[in-house]
Amino acid sequence: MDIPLKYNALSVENKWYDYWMEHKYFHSTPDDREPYTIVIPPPNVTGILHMGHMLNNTIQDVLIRRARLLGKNACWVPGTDHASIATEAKVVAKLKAQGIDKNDLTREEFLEHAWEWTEEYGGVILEQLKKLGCSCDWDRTKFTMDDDMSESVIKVFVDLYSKGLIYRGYRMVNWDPEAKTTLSDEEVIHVEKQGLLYYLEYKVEGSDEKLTIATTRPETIFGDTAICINPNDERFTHLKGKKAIVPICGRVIPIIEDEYVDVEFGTGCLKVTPAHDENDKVLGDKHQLEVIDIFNEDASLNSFGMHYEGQDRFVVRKAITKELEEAGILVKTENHINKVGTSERTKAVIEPRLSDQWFLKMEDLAKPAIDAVLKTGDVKLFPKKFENTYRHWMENIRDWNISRQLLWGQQIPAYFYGDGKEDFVVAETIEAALKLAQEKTNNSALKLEDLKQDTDALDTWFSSWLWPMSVFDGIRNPENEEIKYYYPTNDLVTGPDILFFWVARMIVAGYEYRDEKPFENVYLTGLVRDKQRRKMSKSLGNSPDALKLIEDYSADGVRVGLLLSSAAGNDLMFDEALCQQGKSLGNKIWSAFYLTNLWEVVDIEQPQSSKIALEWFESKFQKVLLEIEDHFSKYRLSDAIMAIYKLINDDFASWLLEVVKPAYQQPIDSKTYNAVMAIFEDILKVAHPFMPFITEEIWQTISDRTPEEALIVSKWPEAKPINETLISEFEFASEVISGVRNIRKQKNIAFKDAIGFSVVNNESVNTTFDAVISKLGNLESFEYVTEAVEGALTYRVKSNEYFIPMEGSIDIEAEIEKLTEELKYTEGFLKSVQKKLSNERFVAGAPEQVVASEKKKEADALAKIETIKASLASLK
RNA sequence: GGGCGACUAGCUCAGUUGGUUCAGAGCACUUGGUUUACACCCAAGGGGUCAGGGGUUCGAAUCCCUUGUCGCCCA
Repeated sequence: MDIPLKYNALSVENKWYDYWMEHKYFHSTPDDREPYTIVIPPPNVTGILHMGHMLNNTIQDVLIRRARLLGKNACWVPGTDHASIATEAKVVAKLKAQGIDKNDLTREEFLEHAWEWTEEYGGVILEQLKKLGCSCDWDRTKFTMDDDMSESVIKVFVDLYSKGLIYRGYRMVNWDPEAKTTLSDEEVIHVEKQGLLYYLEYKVEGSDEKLTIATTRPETIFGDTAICINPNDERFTHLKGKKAIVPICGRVIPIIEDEYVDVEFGTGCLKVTPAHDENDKVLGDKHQLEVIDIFNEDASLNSFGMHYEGQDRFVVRKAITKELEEAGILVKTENHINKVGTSERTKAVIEPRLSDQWFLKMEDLAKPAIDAVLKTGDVKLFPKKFENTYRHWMENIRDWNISRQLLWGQQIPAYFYGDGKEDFVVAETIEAALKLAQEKTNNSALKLEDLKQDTDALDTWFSSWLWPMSVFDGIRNPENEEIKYYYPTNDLVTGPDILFFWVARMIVAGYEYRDEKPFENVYLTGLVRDKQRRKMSKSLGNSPDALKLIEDYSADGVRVGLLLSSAAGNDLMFDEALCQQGKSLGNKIWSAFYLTNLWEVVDIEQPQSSKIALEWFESKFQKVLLEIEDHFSKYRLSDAIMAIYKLINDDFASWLLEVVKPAYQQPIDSKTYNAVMAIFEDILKVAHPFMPFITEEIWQTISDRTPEEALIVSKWPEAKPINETLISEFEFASEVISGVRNIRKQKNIAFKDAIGFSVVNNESVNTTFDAVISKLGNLESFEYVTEAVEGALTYRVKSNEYFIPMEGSIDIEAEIEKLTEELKYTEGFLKSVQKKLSNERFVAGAPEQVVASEKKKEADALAKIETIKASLASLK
């Protein structure tokens, strides 16, 4: 074989991805095998690949490839999300750039633009996932706005409505004045902002007295409909029952009493604006106050704002502050830090606003989902610490506002036949709606044209909460073969930031619609941060270009780099150096392969050193295999890849290959060669989920394989018995070798110069690895002696003493000093062990094996002390 | 303000119900090496009062209390 010394990742990776696609290894259909299913957290259809996606999808691919090797029917369903608000915002911006105003378009026209956009950019991210090596079943690619997916969403809406769980309510919602839509509580991010607390004087009606209130939002005085004081606040007792006059607009409002008011905060007097603050709304309802909405939908003031009509709320805040100050109404201002709600998407400051919205009652729906995670353990979260967060949220769950004032999404299937708030019916189609409306109104003359569909769209999460079911058509067609085979899915891999948005709601939907969990395990990844712990973001420009990384370090290298430092749930401090480490590992494997390929294989006798080293490696491999299984079972993928890393770098390359490697231009015996190649193949198998490309390349180069024999569909290595004795004997031998290397280094003896070697075998160590020690130490002899060798350098492993004869003078003083120090140390150690053993409470209280191990330590130390003393005596 | 979690080597992290090795790994670092697979390499080595204080115990990185710092979620 002619193999390049340098591994060319780019062409190799493209070649094998095409090969895998061509042979449909990623495609799954139900059969007799055990299914293993993952549904992708669908990325935004117009999104591009960022580090979070890379991490997420690498993990999923590792899991799915491993399941495939374990002989399961692995199915990874890919797809994208229509991401209503984000996508609509992008489309609006694009139209704006072309001089088109969204409001000038009809619904149909706008949606046409949106679909155009989706088709142009949609799926770019999926193409990028292919570069990463993701083995998704691309034939199953879904989009949350596909016809069948939308039908499922509508069906669920109608069903929940008919169960009385969806209702329409006039509520205070989070209004995003920029996107002109409501947001769910989860889409609002509270940020601390430095603001001012304004002290304003209101006149008390019918007297010269004034009262002072403190507010952070002076522009909302136009919406004031009461002043509230605490009934226990003696400062204001005399104001009870009186009325106050709102500055500028002169409205007369009542002074009400409620214990809600915090006597300590501000002045103890609170202005009440029920239309623009949630707490004020509660007060307003309680005291039957008038509700005055002073804003337009873009948060500019309406006619209640008088001469400020049409101006933005923040402009008005400044202007009115000036006006109030000039009128002597503004007493003072204070610095004040408060938390302001902002839109996750547009960053606009949220305006609490009252409007008609659709809500889903969550309390009862949440119950099975709470039990599944916290009681029965049907759904397991990794890491477990998120259970607390989950509990906290689920037990305080609020009704879900599912309507959005957007066009891009599933339109709410409610049809109005009149102007009244209750003049509507809910149905899957307009025809069905007409029938219902006719029945409800007892008016058979109603026509399709008389029905007007609600203009709102559904929250995006109202479609993605069905994802694990709807991708298998489990909503429309609950008894179909696919949903029965693939559902519940096995693992879900996603970020903790959408634990509530998405994960919790999928669990809710799963129990409601299939009476079954949607997945068994949830692996929550951490956020990807940069070296300075900053979150990776476009605005900071600290997010590396994903595709560039793959170009620089290969997909395999990037995958390993990402996984090396990503324990579940921990944030990942991303550093390109990790990708370099991944790339180096690939290089190591390649170079090892290159070496094996250089060898001339002939039928000669197998050296003893090779024979025993191979036996040792087979046990070592089995031991690491068990470790890897254990790490996988706990979703500790970074530990799993580290175990593989060490297996390849240390055990395989540094030890095994060094032992079996024939001398320069010498041939290798066929027995050893075949065993090494068998081992190599097993290593390729366990590394394949992490580094799919380079492993497949080597696998296919080792010998010609049919498509059925490709590595991607091969079998994970079988577990075999482990010879622990061999492993510990080898460990001892490696310490002996390190001793030789140490002395070579200290005395500047080149490796090519063979040296003599003797041992006093106090430990009665087996001779099993003597040949290995001879080879790796380049020993010219290996003698067993009973007494110290004179004129030799020495070192000890446990109580065994090793001698390397040296020509010329040995610095006896230095040797004595070294030995004395070692003696002192060992004696100190012995003392501490004996102290422990002489403590009766320790001997009585500690478990037997702990006491036994302490006794062994004592014996070892005693034996070692004796050797050192003997050596010292011989030197003196 | 309420809740949750963290603090272990220069960095990123392991350390399972307190007890095998006077605290482990990888990277980084130091020293030596063009040994003909790999300098994206090999070998050897240094480095930690386990955030501070107190307690329980024969024994604490691990359990309890407390102080400090940081992060996340909710109000």
